[in-house]
Amino acid sequence: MAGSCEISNLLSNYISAMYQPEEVPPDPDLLTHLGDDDNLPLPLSNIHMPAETTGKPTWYGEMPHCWSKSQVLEWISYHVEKNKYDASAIDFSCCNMDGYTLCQYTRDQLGLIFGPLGDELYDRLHEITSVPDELGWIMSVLRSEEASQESLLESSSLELGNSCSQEYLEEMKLANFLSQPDLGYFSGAMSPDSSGSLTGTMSQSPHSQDSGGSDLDLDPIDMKHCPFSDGDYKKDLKKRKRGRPRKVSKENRDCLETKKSKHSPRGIHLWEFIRDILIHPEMNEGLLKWEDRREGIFKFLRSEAVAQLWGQKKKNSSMTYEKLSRAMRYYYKREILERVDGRRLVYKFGKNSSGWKEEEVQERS
DNA sequence: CGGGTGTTTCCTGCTT
DNA sequence: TAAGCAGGAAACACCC
Repeated sequence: MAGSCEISNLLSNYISAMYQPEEVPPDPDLLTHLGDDDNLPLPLSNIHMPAETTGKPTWYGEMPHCWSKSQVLEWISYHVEKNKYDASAIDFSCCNMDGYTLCQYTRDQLGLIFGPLGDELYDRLHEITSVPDELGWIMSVLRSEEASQESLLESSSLELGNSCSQEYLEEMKLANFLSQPDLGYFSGAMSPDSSGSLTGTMSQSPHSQDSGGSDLDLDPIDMKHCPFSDGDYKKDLKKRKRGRPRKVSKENRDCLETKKSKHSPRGIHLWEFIRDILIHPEMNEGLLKWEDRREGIFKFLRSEAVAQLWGQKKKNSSMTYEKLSRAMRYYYKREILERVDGRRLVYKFGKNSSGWKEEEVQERS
Protein backbone atom coordinates (compact mmCIF):
# COMPACT_ATOMS: atom_id res chain seq x y z
CA MET A 1 0.00 0.00 0.00
CA ALA A 2 2.95 2.25 0.62
CA GLY A 3 3.59 2.60 -3.06
CA SER A 4 0.07 3.48 -3.98
CA CYS A 5 0.55 7.18 -3.78
CA GLU A 6 3.64 6.94 -5.88
CA ILE A 7 1.63 4.98 -8.40
CA SER A 8 -1.09 7.54 -8.40
CA ASN A 9 1.46 10.24 -8.95
CA LEU A 10 2.86 8.27 -11.82
CA LEU A 11 -0.58 7.77 -13.26
CA SER A 12 -1.29 11.41 -12.78
CA ASN A 13 1.84 12.37 -14.60
CA TYR A 14 1.22 9.72 -17.20
CA ILE A 15 -2.22 11.05 -17.89
CA SER A 16 -1.44 14.71 -17.77
CA ALA A 17 1.68 14.41 -19.85
CA MET A 18 -0.30 12.40 -22.34
CA TYR A 19 -2.25 15.50 -23.20
CA GLN A 20 0.62 17.87 -23.63
CA PRO A 21 -0.11 20.21 -26.52
CA GLU A 22 2.48 18.59 -28.68
CA GLU A 23 1.08 15.16 -28.07
CA VAL A 24 -1.54 13.48 -30.17
CA PRO A 25 -4.80 14.53 -28.58
CA PRO A 26 -7.23 11.85 -27.58
CA ASP A 27 -9.51 10.93 -30.37
CA PRO A 28 -12.55 13.23 -30.21
CA ASP A 29 -14.88 10.42 -31.23
CA LEU A 30 -13.53 8.27 -28.49
CA LEU A 31 -13.91 10.98 -25.92
CA THR A 32 -17.42 11.72 -27.04
CA HIS A 33 -18.23 8.09 -26.95
CA LEU A 34 -16.77 7.61 -23.55
CA GLY A 35 -18.44 10.66 -22.20
CA ASP A 36 -21.81 9.45 -23.40
CA ASP A 37 -21.58 5.97 -22.17
CA ASP A 38 -22.06 5.70 -18.47
CA ASN A 39 -21.72 1.95 -18.53
CA LEU A 40 -18.12 2.10 -19.43
CA PRO A 41 -15.46 2.72 -16.87
CA LEU A 42 -14.53 6.24 -17.72
CA PRO A 43 -10.99 7.42 -17.91
CA LEU A 44 -9.65 9.42 -15.06
CA SER A 45 -8.82 12.15 -17.41
CA ASN A 46 -12.37 12.53 -18.63
CA ILE A 47 -14.96 11.79 -16.06
CA HIS A 48 -13.15 13.49 -13.25
CA MET A 49 -12.46 16.63 -15.11
CA PRO A 50 -14.91 19.35 -14.29
CA ALA A 51 -16.25 20.62 -17.54
CA GLU A 52 -16.34 24.23 -16.54
CA THR A 53 -12.69 24.56 -15.69
CA THR A 54 -9.70 24.43 -17.91
CA GLY A 55 -7.36 23.60 -15.04
CA LYS A 56 -7.22 20.20 -13.44
CA PRO A 57 -8.87 19.58 -10.10
CA THR A 58 -6.43 18.65 -7.41
CA TRP A 59 -7.73 15.09 -7.21
CA TYR A 60 -7.44 14.65 -10.93
CA GLY A 61 -5.44 11.59 -11.80
CA GLU A 62 -4.61 10.67 -8.23
CA MET A 63 -5.72 7.45 -6.64
CA PRO A 64 -8.62 8.08 -4.25
CA HIS A 65 -6.94 6.61 -1.19
CA CYS A 66 -4.28 9.27 -1.54
CA TRP A 67 -6.72 12.14 -1.61
CA SER A 68 -6.60 14.70 1.15
CA LYS A 69 -9.75 15.86 2.93
CA SER A 70 -10.10 18.84 0.65
CA GLN A 71 -9.65 16.67 -2.41
CA VAL A 72 -12.38 14.37 -1.15
CA LEU A 73 -14.68 17.35 -0.65
CA GLU A 74 -13.83 18.63 -4.08
CA TRP A 75 -14.56 15.28 -5.65
CA ILE A 76 -17.87 14.95 -3.84
CA SER A 77 -18.85 18.47 -4.87
CA TYR A 78 -18.03 17.64 -8.44
CA HIS A 79 -20.34 14.65 -8.41
CA VAL A 80 -23.06 16.59 -6.64
CA GLU A 81 -22.93 19.11 -9.43
CA LYS A 82 -22.57 16.56 -12.15
CA ASN A 83 -25.62 14.66 -10.97
CA LYS A 84 -27.55 17.85 -10.25
CA TYR A 85 -28.01 16.49 -6.77
CA ASP A 86 -29.55 18.60 -4.06
CA ALA A 87 -26.52 19.36 -1.93
CA SER A 88 -28.66 20.53 0.94
CA ALA A 89 -29.59 16.91 1.51
CA ILE A 90 -25.99 16.12 2.36
CA ASP A 91 -24.51 16.61 5.75
CA PHE A 92 -21.14 17.95 4.71
CA SER A 93 -19.81 17.55 8.21
CA CYS A 94 -19.70 13.85 7.37
CA CYS A 95 -17.48 14.62 4.42
CA ASN A 96 -14.58 15.56 6.60
CA MET A 97 -12.55 12.54 5.65
CA ASP A 98 -9.48 11.80 3.64
CA GLY A 99 -9.38 9.56 0.60
CA TYR A 100 -8.23 6.55 2.54
CA THR A 101 -11.23 6.77 4.85
CA LEU A 102 -13.54 7.31 1.89
CA CYS A 103 -12.27 4.13 0.29
CA GLN A 104 -13.10 2.11 3.42
CA TYR A 105 -16.82 2.86 3.17
CA THR A 106 -19.17 0.24 1.81
CA ARG A 107 -21.88 1.05 -0.67
CA ASP A 108 -24.44 1.00 2.14
CA GLN A 109 -22.41 3.33 4.30
CA LEU A 110 -22.03 5.81 1.47
CA GLY A 111 -25.74 5.48 0.86
CA LEU A 112 -26.40 6.42 4.47
CA ILE A 113 -24.23 9.50 4.24
CA PHE A 114 -25.03 10.69 0.74
CA GLY A 115 -28.44 9.20 0.07
CA PRO A 116 -29.07 8.30 -3.57
CA LEU A 117 -25.77 9.87 -4.54
CA GLY A 118 -24.01 7.29 -2.38
CA ASP A 119 -24.42 4.60 -5.01
CA GLU A 120 -23.04 6.84 -7.70
CA LEU A 121 -20.07 7.83 -5.55
CA TYR A 122 -19.40 4.22 -4.65
CA ASP A 123 -19.46 3.15 -8.29
CA ARG A 124 -17.25 5.98 -9.48
CA LEU A 125 -14.83 5.39 -6.66
CA HIS A 126 -14.51 1.73 -7.46
CA GLU A 127 -14.12 2.38 -11.14
CA ILE A 128 -11.01 4.28 -10.28
CA THR A 129 -9.69 1.96 -7.63
CA SER A 130 -10.36 -1.40 -9.28
CA VAL A 131 -7.29 -1.82 -11.34
CA PRO A 132 -7.04 -5.11 -13.21
CA ASP A 133 -3.88 -7.18 -13.02
CA GLU A 134 -2.52 -6.11 -16.37
CA LEU A 135 -3.08 -2.45 -15.67
CA GLY A 136 -1.62 -2.92 -12.27
CA TRP A 137 1.36 -4.32 -13.98
CA ILE A 138 1.59 -1.36 -16.32
CA MET A 139 1.48 0.92 -13.33
CA SER A 140 4.17 -1.08 -11.63
CA VAL A 141 6.27 -0.72 -14.76
CA LEU A 142 5.88 3.00 -14.52
CA ARG A 143 6.84 2.86 -10.89
CA SER A 144 9.86 0.69 -11.48
CA GLU A 145 10.95 2.96 -14.29
CA GLU A 146 10.85 5.81 -11.85
CA ALA A 147 12.81 3.78 -9.32
CA SER A 148 15.43 2.72 -11.80
CA GLN A 149 15.89 6.24 -12.99
CA GLU A 150 16.26 7.45 -9.44
CA SER A 151 18.95 4.90 -8.76
CA LEU A 152 20.69 5.90 -11.94
CA LEU A 153 20.65 9.50 -10.88
CA GLU A 154 21.90 8.65 -7.44
CA SER A 155 24.79 6.57 -8.68
CA SER A 156 26.20 8.95 -11.21
CA SER A 157 29.12 6.65 -11.84
CA LEU A 158 28.26 3.35 -13.43
CA GLU A 159 30.27 0.41 -12.34
CA LEU A 160 31.52 -0.56 -15.71
CA GLY A 161 33.48 -3.48 -14.40
CA ASN A 162 30.32 -5.02 -13.10
CA SER A 163 29.08 -7.89 -15.17
CA CYS A 164 25.63 -6.35 -15.00
CA SER A 165 26.69 -3.07 -16.58
CA GLN A 166 25.09 -4.18 -19.80
CA GLU A 167 21.83 -4.10 -17.94
CA TYR A 168 22.51 -0.59 -16.75
CA LEU A 169 23.19 0.42 -20.30
CA GLU A 170 19.94 -1.15 -21.39
CA GLU A 171 18.12 0.78 -18.73
CA MET A 172 19.86 3.94 -19.78
CA LYS A 173 18.74 3.30 -23.31
CA LEU A 174 15.22 2.68 -22.18
CA ALA A 175 15.20 5.72 -19.97
CA ASN A 176 16.44 7.78 -22.85
CA PHE A 177 13.94 6.24 -25.17
CA LEU A 178 11.06 6.83 -22.85
CA SER A 179 11.96 10.45 -22.46
CA GLN A 180 11.91 11.11 -26.15
CA PRO A 181 9.25 13.53 -27.34
CA ASP A 182 7.32 10.70 -28.93
CA LEU A 183 6.94 9.20 -25.50
CA GLY A 184 6.60 12.32 -23.51
CA TYR A 185 3.96 10.88 -21.25
CA PHE A 186 6.38 8.29 -20.04
CA SER A 187 9.06 10.74 -19.26
CA GLY A 188 6.60 12.58 -17.15
CA ALA A 189 5.51 9.42 -15.48
CA MET A 190 8.96 8.24 -14.75
CA SER A 191 10.16 11.22 -12.94
CA PRO A 192 7.83 13.98 -11.97
CA ASP A 193 10.48 16.52 -11.30
CA SER A 194 13.42 15.45 -13.32
CA SER A 195 11.96 14.84 -16.72
CA GLY A 196 14.50 14.83 -19.46
CA SER A 197 17.40 14.83 -17.12
CA LEU A 198 18.78 11.73 -18.74
CA THR A 199 18.34 12.79 -22.29
CA GLY A 200 21.02 13.70 -24.66
CA THR A 201 23.66 11.17 -23.81
CA MET A 202 22.53 8.14 -25.70
CA SER A 203 22.29 8.27 -29.42
CA GLN A 204 20.61 4.97 -29.95
CA SER A 205 17.00 5.05 -30.99
CA PRO A 206 14.84 1.99 -31.29
CA HIS A 207 13.40 3.48 -34.41
CA SER A 208 16.61 2.74 -36.07
CA GLN A 209 16.68 -0.85 -35.02
CA ASP A 210 16.43 -2.09 -38.53
CA SER A 211 19.57 -0.40 -39.55
CA GLY A 212 21.37 -1.49 -36.47
CA GLY A 213 19.13 -0.88 -33.48
CA SER A 214 19.37 -4.29 -32.04
CA ASP A 215 22.72 -4.82 -33.61
CA LEU A 216 23.94 -2.21 -31.25
CA ASP A 217 22.68 -4.38 -28.46
CA LEU A 218 25.81 -6.29 -29.26
CA ASP A 219 25.23 -9.92 -28.88
CA PRO A 220 26.72 -10.24 -25.43
CA ILE A 221 28.32 -13.60 -26.13
CA ASP A 222 30.10 -12.28 -29.15
CA MET A 223 31.26 -9.19 -27.39
CA LYS A 224 32.26 -10.84 -24.19
CA HIS A 225 34.00 -13.94 -25.36
CA CYS A 226 35.07 -13.22 -28.90
CA PRO A 227 37.37 -10.24 -28.96
CA PHE A 228 37.10 -9.52 -32.65
CA SER A 229 39.41 -7.10 -34.22
CA ASP A 230 37.61 -3.97 -35.32
CA GLY A 231 37.55 -5.09 -38.90
CA ASP A 232 36.29 -8.54 -38.13
CA TYR A 233 33.55 -7.18 -35.99
CA LYS A 234 32.40 -4.72 -38.62
CA LYS A 235 32.41 -7.52 -41.13
CA ASP A 236 30.35 -9.57 -38.75
CA LEU A 237 27.89 -6.74 -38.33
CA LYS A 238 27.51 -6.46 -42.07
CA LYS A 239 26.61 -10.08 -42.56
CA ARG A 240 24.61 -11.38 -39.65
CA LYS A 241 23.25 -14.85 -39.52
CA ARG A 242 19.56 -15.09 -40.18
CA GLY A 243 17.19 -15.73 -37.35
CA ARG A 244 17.26 -14.93 -33.74
CA PRO A 245 20.71 -14.52 -32.26
CA ARG A 246 21.64 -16.38 -29.11
CA LYS A 247 20.81 -14.59 -25.96
CA VAL A 248 22.99 -13.69 -22.99
CA SER A 249 25.40 -16.19 -21.56
CA LYS A 250 24.35 -18.14 -18.52
CA GLU A 251 26.36 -16.06 -16.07
CA ASN A 252 24.83 -12.88 -17.42
CA ARG A 253 21.45 -14.49 -17.36
CA ASP A 254 21.91 -15.46 -13.74
CA CYS A 255 22.66 -11.85 -13.05
CA LEU A 256 19.50 -10.76 -14.79
CA GLU A 257 17.43 -13.48 -13.21
CA THR A 258 18.03 -12.21 -9.74
CA LYS A 259 15.42 -9.66 -10.69
CA LYS A 260 12.92 -12.19 -12.03
CA SER A 261 10.24 -13.75 -9.97
CA LYS A 262 10.91 -17.36 -9.05
CA HIS A 263 8.05 -18.76 -11.05
CA SER A 264 7.48 -16.90 -14.22
CA PRO A 265 4.64 -18.70 -15.93
CA ARG A 266 4.10 -18.20 -19.59
CA GLY A 267 1.85 -15.29 -18.84
CA ILE A 268 -0.64 -13.72 -21.14
CA HIS A 269 -0.36 -13.71 -24.88
CA LEU A 270 0.39 -10.65 -26.90
CA TRP A 271 -3.13 -10.36 -28.25
CA GLU A 272 -4.53 -10.58 -24.73
CA PHE A 273 -2.15 -7.89 -23.59
CA ILE A 274 -3.33 -5.65 -26.44
CA ARG A 275 -6.95 -6.51 -25.72
CA ASP A 276 -6.60 -5.69 -22.04
CA ILE A 277 -5.18 -2.28 -22.77
CA LEU A 278 -8.01 -1.64 -25.20
CA ILE A 279 -10.83 -2.64 -22.91
CA HIS A 280 -9.60 -0.43 -20.10
CA PRO A 281 -9.94 3.07 -21.50
CA GLU A 282 -8.62 4.62 -18.31
CA MET A 283 -5.21 3.36 -19.44
CA ASN A 284 -5.38 2.89 -23.17
CA GLU A 285 -5.70 6.46 -24.29
CA GLY A 286 -2.67 7.47 -26.19
CA LEU A 287 -1.56 3.88 -26.69
CA LEU A 288 -4.32 2.19 -28.65
CA LYS A 289 -7.84 3.09 -29.62
CA TRP A 290 -10.87 1.37 -30.98
CA GLU A 291 -11.63 2.24 -34.57
CA ASP A 292 -14.76 0.13 -34.57
CA ARG A 293 -15.54 -1.47 -31.27
CA ARG A 294 -18.30 -3.71 -32.63
CA GLU A 295 -16.07 -5.07 -35.35
CA GLY A 296 -13.08 -5.35 -33.09
CA ILE A 297 -11.01 -2.98 -35.20
CA PHE A 298 -8.36 -1.07 -33.33
CA LYS A 299 -5.40 1.12 -34.04
CA PHE A 300 -1.99 1.65 -32.49
CA LEU A 301 -1.60 5.30 -31.64
CA ARG A 302 1.81 4.92 -30.04
CA SER A 303 3.16 1.80 -31.56
CA GLU A 304 6.63 2.06 -30.09
CA ALA A 305 5.27 2.80 -26.63
CA VAL A 306 3.05 -0.26 -26.72
CA ALA A 307 6.00 -2.29 -27.92
CA GLN A 308 8.10 -1.00 -25.05
CA LEU A 309 5.38 -1.92 -22.57
CA TRP A 310 5.16 -5.36 -24.08
CA GLY A 311 8.92 -5.61 -23.93
CA GLN A 312 8.85 -4.61 -20.29
CA LYS A 313 6.32 -7.29 -19.60
CA LYS A 314 8.53 -9.86 -21.27
CA LYS A 315 11.64 -8.38 -19.69
CA ASN A 316 12.97 -7.50 -23.07
CA SER A 317 14.04 -3.90 -23.38
CA SER A 318 14.84 -4.21 -27.07
CA MET A 319 11.29 -4.87 -28.13
CA THR A 320 10.15 -2.68 -30.99
CA TYR A 321 6.92 -2.23 -32.87
CA GLU A 322 8.45 -3.99 -35.82
CA LYS A 323 9.02 -7.14 -33.80
CA LEU A 324 5.70 -6.85 -32.06
CA SER A 325 3.94 -6.47 -35.38
CA ARG A 326 5.59 -9.62 -36.68
CA ALA A 327 4.08 -11.50 -33.76
CA MET A 328 0.76 -9.83 -34.55
CA ARG A 329 0.96 -11.01 -38.15
CA TYR A 330 1.37 -14.59 -37.00
CA TYR A 331 -2.12 -14.22 -35.51
CA TYR A 332 -3.63 -13.87 -38.97
CA LYS A 333 -3.03 -17.52 -39.72
CA ARG A 334 -4.59 -18.58 -36.44
CA GLU A 335 -7.48 -16.19 -37.02
CA ILE A 336 -6.91 -14.45 -33.73
CA LEU A 337 -6.52 -11.34 -35.86
CA GLU A 338 -7.87 -10.49 -39.29
CA ARG A 339 -6.15 -8.36 -41.85
CA VAL A 340 -7.25 -4.79 -42.32
CA ASP A 341 -5.97 -3.91 -45.75
CA GLY A 342 -4.53 -0.56 -46.60
CA ARG A 343 -4.63 0.88 -43.12
CA ARG A 344 -1.43 1.34 -41.21
CA LEU A 345 -1.27 0.34 -37.57
CA VAL A 346 -4.81 -0.98 -37.77
CA TYR A 347 -5.73 -4.53 -36.76
CA LYS A 348 -8.93 -6.43 -36.22
CA PHE A 349 -9.72 -9.15 -33.74
CA GLY A 350 -10.58 -12.41 -35.44
CA LYS A 351 -12.97 -15.19 -34.60
CA ASN A 352 -10.45 -17.00 -32.43
CA SER A 353 -10.01 -14.06 -30.12
CA SER A 354 -12.28 -13.38 -27.21
CA GLY A 355 -12.93 -11.08 -24.32
CA TRP A 356 -12.99 -7.83 -26.23
CA LYS A 357 -16.66 -7.53 -27.14
CA GLU A 358 -18.67 -5.18 -24.97
CA GLU A 359 -20.95 -8.00 -23.81
CA GLU A 360 -17.94 -10.09 -22.82
CA VAL A 361 -16.29 -7.21 -21.02
CA GLN A 362 -19.45 -6.52 -19.04
CA GLU A 363 -19.77 -10.19 -18.13
CA ARG A 364 -16.23 -10.28 -16.87
CA SER A 365 -16.58 -7.22 -14.67
C1' DC B 1 14.81 -35.08 -23.59
C1' DG B 2 11.93 -34.12 -27.56
C1' DG B 3 8.07 -31.94 -29.65
C1' DG B 4 4.74 -28.21 -29.75
C1' DT B 5 3.61 -23.47 -29.09
C1' DG B 6 4.25 -18.67 -28.95
C1' DT B 7 6.98 -15.54 -29.64
C1' DT B 8 11.55 -12.90 -30.93
C1' DT B 9 14.94 -11.52 -34.13
C1' DC B 10 16.52 -10.70 -38.65
C1' DC B 11 15.83 -10.33 -43.30
C1' DT B 12 14.15 -9.03 -48.22
C1' DG B 13 10.87 -7.02 -50.86
C1' DC B 14 6.88 -4.34 -51.35
C1' DT B 15 3.48 -0.51 -50.32
C1' DT B 16 1.94 3.79 -48.52
C1' DT C 1 12.68 8.55 -48.13
C1' DA C 2 10.85 6.72 -44.00
C1' DA C 3 7.64 3.97 -41.87
C1' DG C 4 4.90 0.19 -42.06
C1' DC C 5 3.45 -4.35 -43.94
C1' DA C 6 4.16 -9.17 -45.39
C1' DG C 7 6.00 -13.33 -44.58
C1' DG C 8 10.17 -16.71 -44.60
C1' DA C 9 13.66 -18.53 -41.61
C1' DA C 10 15.69 -19.66 -37.47
C1' DA C 11 16.42 -19.21 -32.47
C1' DC C 12 14.61 -19.22 -28.06
C1' DA C 13 11.65 -19.97 -23.70
C1' DC C 14 8.42 -22.48 -21.76
C1' DC C 15 5.20 -26.30 -21.23
C1' DC C 16 3.74 -31.08 -21.55
